[in-house]
Amino acid sequence: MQNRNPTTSETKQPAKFRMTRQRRVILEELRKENIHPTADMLYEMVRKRLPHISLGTVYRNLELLTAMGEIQTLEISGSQKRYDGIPQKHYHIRCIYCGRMDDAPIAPLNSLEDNLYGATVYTIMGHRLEFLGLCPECSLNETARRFAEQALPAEAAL
Amino acid sequence: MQNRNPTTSETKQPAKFRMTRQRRVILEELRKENIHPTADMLYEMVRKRLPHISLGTVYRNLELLTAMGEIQTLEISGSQKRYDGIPQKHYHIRCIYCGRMDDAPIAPLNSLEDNLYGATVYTIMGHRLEFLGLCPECSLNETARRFAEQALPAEAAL
DNA sequence: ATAACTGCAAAGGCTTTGCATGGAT
DNA sequence: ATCCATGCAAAGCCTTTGCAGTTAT
Repeated sequence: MQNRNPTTSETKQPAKFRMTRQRRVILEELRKENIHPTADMLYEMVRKRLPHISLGTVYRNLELLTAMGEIQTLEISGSQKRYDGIPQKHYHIRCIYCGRMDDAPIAPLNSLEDNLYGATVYTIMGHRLEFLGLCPECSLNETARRFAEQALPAEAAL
Repeated sequence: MQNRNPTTSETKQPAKFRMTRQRRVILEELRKENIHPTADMLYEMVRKRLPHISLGTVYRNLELLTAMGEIQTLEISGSQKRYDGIPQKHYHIRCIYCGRMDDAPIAPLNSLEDNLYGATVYTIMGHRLEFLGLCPECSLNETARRFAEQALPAEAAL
């Protein structure tokens, strides 16, 4: 009878956590717009409401909220982690020039894993899929387009 | 002695690369077995043949070889980058417990991006797909299985 | 001579952690 | 009183970079 199934549960007794003001504001800001911010972006957002919060607190709460299943930590590509206020599985699109991330407007393709059935020695338990391209703004930027053209042959390979 | 004196100085000479011993050994070790090592793993491998090589040289060559299109830098999940001696597009499978990575035995699914046509404001130019699971060794490890069970609901979401 | 390259070490960017304080039960 | 959470700063980890010396052309 462990709390081993972290879906979006509202069951708030299993672990002892306190919904502190910091934690609540972090969650609210993360869910306000789905911009998938980095920790420091979120820190700046939260700081407008809680000027004395520390970056360490932001990181600690992001880790805790992830463990609670309230949010997702996206460790996909690039150097910085991004955080997603929506805990349900979904794919993302990322602009390879400015880093903007949006949710991909398609449902998870669970059948993708069928392609590996019997073909691998691994026990497959999930997958990640991320689409890459240019966001609307960067699509209009000549420099960004040139960058993408030469970056993607290498970048797009997985 | 290639002196063309006049007019537009568009001297955009492609950089000259020297296949130094360090660079060659790095490439050889990376391609010897397709283990997708991290920089420090590769450093240790290379050090057995070139004991005085520096980690900085390994990083610099990995970056250069990537720019040359000889290898791939995988910025997928987790904290450390991994390097792939095969420059062609292909997917990967990763063990979420020990980090082992293998090539996925399926061809790139280019039609995946069709799902987004007309549904996004982005200019889609590529995608990444990574399968997650347990490698054969970790599949036999009870601790690893417990870890995967509780990690993947959060981890597998994208 | 020139430009590419290396080893070394320092610096950098992002994240985690130790510690003393503060707040809730 | 206890336990969790916070702010602050230091430490940690991985990667990049500055510099002076080295090597190939």
